[in-house]
This record gives sequence, structure tokens and C-alpha cells, in this order.
Amino acid sequence: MNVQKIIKNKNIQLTTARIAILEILENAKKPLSYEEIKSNISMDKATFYRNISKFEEEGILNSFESNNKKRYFELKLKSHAHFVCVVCNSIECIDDLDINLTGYQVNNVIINGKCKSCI
Amino acid sequence: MNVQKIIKNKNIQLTTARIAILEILENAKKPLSYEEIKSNISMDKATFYRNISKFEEEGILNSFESNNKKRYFELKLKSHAHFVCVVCNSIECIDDLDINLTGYQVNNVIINGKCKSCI
DNA sequence: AACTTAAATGCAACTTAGTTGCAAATTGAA
DNA sequence: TTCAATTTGCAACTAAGTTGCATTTAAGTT
Repeated sequence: MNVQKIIKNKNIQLTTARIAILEILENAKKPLSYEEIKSNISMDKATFYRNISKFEEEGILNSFESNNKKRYFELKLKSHAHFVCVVCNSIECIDDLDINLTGYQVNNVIINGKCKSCI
Repeated sequence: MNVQKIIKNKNIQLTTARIAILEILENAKKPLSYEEIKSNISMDKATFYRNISKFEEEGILNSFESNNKKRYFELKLKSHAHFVCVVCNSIECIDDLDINLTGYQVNNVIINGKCKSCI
């Protein structure tokens, strides 16, 4: 599914800035922070953040804060958890984890700790 | 266990700033952000953050980022998960949740979603 | 109690993420 | 091609968190 289709399926306009952001996130296959993205885009950061908000409103994108003061963005495809290593700050997607918390609606799970290579 | 004992058990000096921070966190019984703490302390924010770092190094304190750009601090007592509501931004401690992720060392779990009252 | 020095503090200046108002540019439907 | 609504860039701003440096304080020693 290409990014143009993702945008057109929602009620927002197709712009080069939006295509650029979504293509970077699609190719990354893991969550990225603004810092990691900014060198690959030419738009102003106001435009970047306004589009991130739009994408979140439309349900195209998820964001979450890791420890170490960074916010990470990823396409909302299959729901899954994220492991953030407190030593090397790497982020891993954890696919096979389910949490049942009756009475709550769980959107996203972030686990902080030491990853396999840092233990 | 009072906060003076917590500090003296570690290899750091006992100061009024440190006592003030730990007493606020102890009385709160839930994680607090800098914004929630700052009106109750008189120290400079540099001192606040330097002490927060010290406490983390010494294992007295945990911090984690919620969604909505805030970092929360709490005393490291019994390990437990946190639920952050994406609607009302409230934080709840979740005591009875265990996650087994072989190969990783899990320190802290943050779950984002809708809380009971916001569903 | 006075002395000493390493550690802690306050202040000011700074960095960086994220936000906002506004004028100019672009989208997409008529 | 026209035109309104949306998006963009720019500049100015807010707030969290950090750093260097001079001053103050904690706490052990005499």
C-alpha cells in the first residue's frame, strides 16, 4: 500500500510534504524521532509537526515518548509494543505480546529496560 | 521509611533541596511531573534536575515519559506498570501486571490508551 | 567550635522540541 | 481558469532540560 493511497483514503489533501514524511516512515520499518527525520526533509518544522498532528487525528500515525526525551513516530499498521533500551536507547518492535487489562482500552505499550545486547 | 533515611542509605549528601523533592514525591503516591512539582519547591530548576539525575543514578527514583510531552517522576518502591490515558492524561499505577519477555530486563512498562472513565 | 574541601546550589545563558499567528503559496473541485 | 479552503514558510514564542561558573553548604577532622 503506497503512501499516496493512505493519504487519499483519509479526508486530507495530498501534498509533497505529507508524502515525504510518510515515505520516510514507511521505509524505516521502525519508529523514528524528529531528530532522525529532519535531515531528510526540506519542509519547515512547523509543517512537519502540523502534519504529524493531522496524521494522528486521521489514525495514520502513532507517536510515543521514549525515555531520553524523544518522541517517536511510526505508521499505524499492526498494533504492537515497543521496547526501549535504557542503555543504548535503541527501539525494538515487539510483536507477540498481549496485555489484557479489563476495563481499559490499550493503544500502545512501551517497555523500558535493557535489551538483549546490553544485558 | 522516611526520606532522610533513603538519602543517607546512599552515597550522597543530605540537603534541604533533596529532602523537599523526595517528600513531595512520597506524599503524592503517584508519579508527578516537573510542572506539578515546581510551585511547591523553591530551588532553581537546575538544582531540581541535577538532583533528579542523582536520584536516578542511585536507584531512588524512576522517571518515564508519558504521551503529551511530560516526564513523570516517582520513588522507586515496588516495581509496577503505569497507564496513561490519551484523553484525560491521567496516570494510574497498575500493580498486578507481569510481562515476561525472555532475553530482556524489564524496568518499567507504560501503557497508553483510554482509562475506565474515558471509555 | 573552628577548619577544610568536596559536593551542592543559584544564576544566567543556552539548546532543542514543539506551538502559534499571519501572509503567501498550493490544492482540487467547479 | 477561477476561487475558496487548506497548507506552507517564516518568525517569534514557550517550556523542558542542560551547562559553566562563582558562591554556599554539608559533614568529617582537628
